[in-house]
Amino acid sequence: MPRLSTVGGTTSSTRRGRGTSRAASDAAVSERRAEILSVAADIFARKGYMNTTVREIADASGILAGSLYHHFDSKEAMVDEILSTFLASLVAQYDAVIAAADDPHTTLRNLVHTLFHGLSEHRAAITLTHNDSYYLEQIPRFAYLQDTKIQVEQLWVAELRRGMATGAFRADLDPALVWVFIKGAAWAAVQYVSDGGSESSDAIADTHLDVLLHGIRA
Amino acid sequence: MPRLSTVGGTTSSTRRGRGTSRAASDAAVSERRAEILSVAADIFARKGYMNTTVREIADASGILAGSLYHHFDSKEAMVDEILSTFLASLVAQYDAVIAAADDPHTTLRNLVHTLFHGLSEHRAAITLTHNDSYYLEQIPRFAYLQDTKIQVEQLWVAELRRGMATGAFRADLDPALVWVFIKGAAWAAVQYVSDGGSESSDAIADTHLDVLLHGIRA
Amino acid sequence: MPRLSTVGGTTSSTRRGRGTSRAASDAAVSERRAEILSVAADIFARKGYMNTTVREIADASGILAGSLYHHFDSKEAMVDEILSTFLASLVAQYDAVIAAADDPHTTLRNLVHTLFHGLSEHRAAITLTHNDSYYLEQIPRFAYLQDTKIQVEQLWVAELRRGMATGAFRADLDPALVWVFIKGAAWAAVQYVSDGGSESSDAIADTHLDVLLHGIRA
Amino acid sequence: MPRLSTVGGTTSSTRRGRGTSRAASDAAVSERRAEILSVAADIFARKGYMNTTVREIADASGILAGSLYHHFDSKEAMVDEILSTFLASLVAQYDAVIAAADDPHTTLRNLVHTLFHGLSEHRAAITLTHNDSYYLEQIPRFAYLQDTKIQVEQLWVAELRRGMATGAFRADLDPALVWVFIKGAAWAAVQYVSDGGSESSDAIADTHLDVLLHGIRA
DNA sequence: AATGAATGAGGCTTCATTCAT
DNA sequence: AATGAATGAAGCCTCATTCAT
Repeated sequence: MPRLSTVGGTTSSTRRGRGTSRAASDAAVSERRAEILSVAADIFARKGYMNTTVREIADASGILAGSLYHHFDSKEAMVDEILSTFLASLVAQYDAVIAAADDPHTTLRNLVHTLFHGLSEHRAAITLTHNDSYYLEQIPRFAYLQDTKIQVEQLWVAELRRGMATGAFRADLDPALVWVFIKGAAWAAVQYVSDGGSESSDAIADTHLDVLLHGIRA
Repeated sequence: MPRLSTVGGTTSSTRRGRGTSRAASDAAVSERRAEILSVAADIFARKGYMNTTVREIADASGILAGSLYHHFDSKEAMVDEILSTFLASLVAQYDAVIAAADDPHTTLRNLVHTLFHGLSEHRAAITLTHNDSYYLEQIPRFAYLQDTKIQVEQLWVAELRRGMATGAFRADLDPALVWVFIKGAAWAAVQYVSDGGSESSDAIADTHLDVLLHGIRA
Repeated sequence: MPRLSTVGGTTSSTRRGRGTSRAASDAAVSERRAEILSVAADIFARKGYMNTTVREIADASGILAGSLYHHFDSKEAMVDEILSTFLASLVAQYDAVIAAADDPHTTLRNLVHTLFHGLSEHRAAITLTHNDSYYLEQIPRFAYLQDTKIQVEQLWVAELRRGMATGAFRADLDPALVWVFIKGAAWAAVQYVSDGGSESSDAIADTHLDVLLHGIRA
Repeated sequence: MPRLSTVGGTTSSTRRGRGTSRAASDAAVSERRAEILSVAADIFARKGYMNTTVREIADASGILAGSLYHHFDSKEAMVDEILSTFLASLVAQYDAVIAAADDPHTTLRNLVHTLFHGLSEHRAAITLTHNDSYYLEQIPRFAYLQDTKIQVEQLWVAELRRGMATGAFRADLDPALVWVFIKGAAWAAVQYVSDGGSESSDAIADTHLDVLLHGIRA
């Protein structure tokens, strides 16, 4: 039962800040940064990292391109913060599900819900990891993307294997492949939802769980 | 039973065809174009359309960037040809499967195989439609991407609905959502395979069909 | 016997002096300014005027870049103050040496010592006048750099000429060229010393005087 | 008697060229590059590396800034080529002088002439090494600047030491310091000449040699 | 069919400076 | 006296594309 370690990314703080200290001011600082970061995440998700210009982010944030650098070291630092924040959160949620040590069916259900929930809450980050991973993974700074992907895969595979061992799931399937199917379906579903599909992420997660467990045959 | 119409894209021919006419030379011309196009498709798939420079394509083709313009009007024209060729072929295959008018289970099986087969044979084109569709779809020239996507979805949904009507498949599922799951899983599986997974596209298609029909519950 | 006139530069005082008047606070003000100026001089000397950012100066001074503008009108104003202060002091010392009206050998000795002493005490300012003079001299504000350079040259040439006339020095040399040699050697020696050479500026000045007067031939 | 090794810098060739082969075409290529490089060297020398913009170089070369990158990889690559070419040439000349193994006085004479000649022929490169060395030496690519400086110093010191041992030169002087004086004087003299001084570099070299050997005392 | 030089637009980033607080 | 957010100009570099040869 793998317990996931911390996800990378640089520590977030205002650029070159030498510790202004008060919580209140930190919050204020965070607000502006968070705003910009949220705007950036949206655009990154829609257009991809490389296809997004810092000027687009700046325009959407109501400032000039150069002013972004008051808050962030670089465009790269922005994605870094977006991705590492999301992945850390996802990993923490998975950890909690695994730590609960329920029976395989319950755990699977919780994992699927975590997956769908994470996907819809952090659509931007997820889209990024899917569409730009090839580019980003080449950059040393983003090595943690690969690492986390592997950790998550191992967690799912281990859990599926446990279900097979206890007789909860069919034992004739390659758990790695099953995880691939689940992941792919979940990802497609999120795009479907955000394109105007009507159902909530929970409802879709349940439907997916249903199909996954019982199949579509009558 | 929708029959798919022709897929867009510009007619392919050497750039300034001044009526050179000879079959032998045309063949030579075509070979060079096809070579370059294949190289381009690979790079586009790996790095995305926007992140691929014409110089990368030229370098990999052994010529200078400027010389590409002897064969193609623009970078856009290259993707266009890649995508329209692939989609036309995919659509034709789907058409044939539907035209056979087999029972729902057989037709589903054939559709899934067509899907997986197409994905693995045209990984480059498929990757492009997934990763760069947002950007490309904004360009009028590529309106057919959306069109084809909708046509394919309608074809799958119609077929699933037929299976539900005939009692072959469960009637309590949203066929559009099921198609989304299938599509997503297939796409993820292709990436998995190309990352070094061992099984062939047919074997994976069968596994997917199995999971799709019967679920993973023991 | 030229007597040097006052060296330029803007009058130094806190930026928007609204007539605050108190001696105690003025002293405090001066201290802070002097501190910052000293820090700035060091960095300017090390990296050159253009290559030094106001943020580097601010960082090294423990404040933010914007806060520098409470003390100085501009980056230019900082160099101006550094350079004009140094040049005024150098010129005053030279004036004193000339005014003493000793015999040529003694005067030469004193000039060389003044030169070496000034160089090592004000390494920052000197480095600036050497490395960034081209850029600075184009700015009207820094016209005094040229003026002072010419004045100093004339003072040296006049003194050398006097020594030649009185028979103290060889009469077959171009005094302007001799001054160039002296200046260049002195400047190089200062860099040598600051790079870790062991001897003091006085000792080096004496060695230089020795070589200058007697040559290196056995 | 140190023999100097090759000076660094990247091999020069048109950017990303895949070997066009013919000498004639190479010469043509070299012409354009050499032209631009010469223009760049002049501006670098006048304004310093950091204070020179690529647009200034481009403007002076009659092309757009971006077009420079057809010939050179970067602004850095330009200085690199300028500096390494000059230093290689200087080092080769020094080597030849040392290899001749003449008596100390003759060798000193030849070294001084080589120094002054090099300085005036390659004023641009020399100015660069003096004014921007602090900045450039921090860049790994330019580590050879330090190396060459040390090699040259060792060569001079060794030669001076030899002259002291054989009784040609005074033995009571620090040869390293003497070299510093020579270097500084030579450098200042070159600036003096290029500022409109009338004498040729050879004449100045002779004058310097005279002063260096015999001093200025009557 | 290809080269090599050039264009022009645009991308990321830096930096001196301003200003409300 | 200092902060922190923002400006606007400029800097280096990339890239799709054109064109004479």
